[in-house]
Amino acid sequence: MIKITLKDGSIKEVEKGISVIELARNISEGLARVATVAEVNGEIKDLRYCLEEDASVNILTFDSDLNGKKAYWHTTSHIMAQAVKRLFPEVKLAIGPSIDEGFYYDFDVEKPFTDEDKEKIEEEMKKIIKENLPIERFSLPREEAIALMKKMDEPYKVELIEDLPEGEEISFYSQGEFTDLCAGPHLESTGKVKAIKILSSSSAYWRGSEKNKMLQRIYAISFPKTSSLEEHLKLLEEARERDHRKIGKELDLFMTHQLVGSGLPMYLPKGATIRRILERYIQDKEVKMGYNHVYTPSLANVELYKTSGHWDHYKEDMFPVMKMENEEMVLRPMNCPHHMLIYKNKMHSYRDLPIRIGELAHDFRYEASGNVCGLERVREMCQNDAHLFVRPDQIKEEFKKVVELILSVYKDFGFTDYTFRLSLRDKFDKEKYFDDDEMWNSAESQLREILTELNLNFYEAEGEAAFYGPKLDVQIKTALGHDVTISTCQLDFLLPRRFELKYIGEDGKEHTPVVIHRAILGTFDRFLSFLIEETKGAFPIWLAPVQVKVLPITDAHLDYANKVKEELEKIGARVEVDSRNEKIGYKIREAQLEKVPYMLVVGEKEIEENTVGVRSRAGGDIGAVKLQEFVDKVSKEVKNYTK
RNA sequence: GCUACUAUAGCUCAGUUGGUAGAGUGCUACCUUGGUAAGGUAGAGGUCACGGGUUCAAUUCCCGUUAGUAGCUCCA
Repeated sequence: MIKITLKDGSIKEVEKGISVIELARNISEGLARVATVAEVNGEIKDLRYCLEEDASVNILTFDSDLNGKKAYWHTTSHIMAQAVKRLFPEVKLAIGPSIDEGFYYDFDVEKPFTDEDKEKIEEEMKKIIKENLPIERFSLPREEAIALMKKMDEPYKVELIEDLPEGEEISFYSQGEFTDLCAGPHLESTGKVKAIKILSSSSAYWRGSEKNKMLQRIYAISFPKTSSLEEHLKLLEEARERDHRKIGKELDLFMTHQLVGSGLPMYLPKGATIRRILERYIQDKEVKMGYNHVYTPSLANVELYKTSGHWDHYKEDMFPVMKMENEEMVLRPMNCPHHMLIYKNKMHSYRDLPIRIGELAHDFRYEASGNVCGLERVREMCQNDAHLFVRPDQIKEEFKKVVELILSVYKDFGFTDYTFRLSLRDKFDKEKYFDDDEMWNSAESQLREILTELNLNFYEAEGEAAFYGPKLDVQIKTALGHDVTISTCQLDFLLPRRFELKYIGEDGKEHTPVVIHRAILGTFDRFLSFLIEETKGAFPIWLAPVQVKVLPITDAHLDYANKVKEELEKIGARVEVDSRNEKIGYKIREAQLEKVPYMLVVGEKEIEENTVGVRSRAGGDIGAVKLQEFVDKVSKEVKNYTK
């Protein structure tokens, strides 16, 4: 039995395994309006997933629960649909769910909404809120539901109802003249919504398939208080300020040019410095862990990818074939095949495994034009790639080591905002995923077991696996709100077969190794974009392109400034002298905006006392310190791979 | 790739209801030799992304290309 605490404090008991809709019917008519989110044994959960085990459930309301916002936003999405219907009666309604931050509604409309349209819609929404229309829920049998939607001339709703599974309750919500097919939950009336804001409009395919019609989507958000809305808009503004494309330009890290092409960024000296340090950092770490690095060409015969199977899956996204005299070449989209051949170059004993082949390898993918984004999504990338060739009995240990490496790297950078995703295949997609149920089931369950054993907090996602095997992906959210993969570790039983890889086992017979594909920093490009957004350009000192900037007060102090620079260069620091004929306040301002970790002001006083006037990026003016003392202090900071 | 929007000085942007353009900042020179987030003056810098079309005349209107932005789709 499940013990349910309702928002009014009353307690009810229900059978476990009950659906949310049954629950709503059995316990309280208003329940589905209250929340589909609840506190279960102390944890906040989506109610739909927590009715299967014995539990004590506390139904949460909007005020006490962040997730309760969903009911709130969902209600506002109906208000938006109602406003659109009032202003543009010919519009057909698609869907309008709540999302992580706000909600959207998709409309089928002849002409996309203009800014003026959106202003009018927002005004109309405010009117509907003022009208404080009560929200009524009712349900209909399937045929009657379809008839109602046909009568209302809402073809998308008819399609939705037709696709609902047999036996599912078909519920509607009404407010004033407006009725919409909806599972809920909703607030009691439109007047409960206070502050609203239309954020943006765009387009989206009906049911998320590019084969379908393109609909117009409006994103919006709402809050019970105006101040919360203002706070939210401020956060959005801050995220825009963190955008790596903006900071990358401001700090001279990278550039792009029309003549070079889309998705082909060029690293400027400062960005290249960071990248060089990142490359050394990760390779040093890998060497310590027994990786062997190789260099392989960025070009290959197209037959290589036909052998691996990549050609069938990804030829559309590869740069086109270059036909030469008697062969056809392509720019490589990934490195696995090259590394497979390196493994195959030699006969291996079971004693040789695991073999870890690593490479900082350039790959080329013709990303669709609309997908290209700064350093986040590019057409030529450099991967921090490696392939581990292991015996089946070594999978667990090697996988574990990779996860440890990932965790250690994230710790070095101080990253905490990431999630682990177990990426599984979509069982019904026989086209994308290699069709061998036994192989998949085994690989997926092994991977799940490893992650559970590692005590990793992960979520599962179907349809996110590679065509050859399941993956552990490390996901982060960019400043723009994109959910992207940084690190990945993949289990592959397929490619070793395709390339007929072998090792001689203890039994003297041939066996097929298992391959673990992994990338820790992912691509240097995307990693740098993440690093920029996480640090807002204030890189940890060991990565800062300029670690110390010496600021002479006047020209008369230039010699001493250069001497300070030399002393610091002896310990390997990256130092610049600002020798311009400018006032000290101006030089400080510029160095500060460049986010240089240490600024050293030098003038008469410092020369006399052989000191430097230290100012730190974060802490401001620190005061005079003996030059040698400062050099000693930073000698470790500038080189150590730590935050 | 799809839908929409955008492209003016190195950067951030204004402007022209069709008659070849302006600010701030940066850059250069000069003055200022200044002590912890912007000293002053002057100057240089633009085929108004590119290619067509309409027009007496196009940076402005139309079409295409390239590049960018938002979302969708895709992501080995």
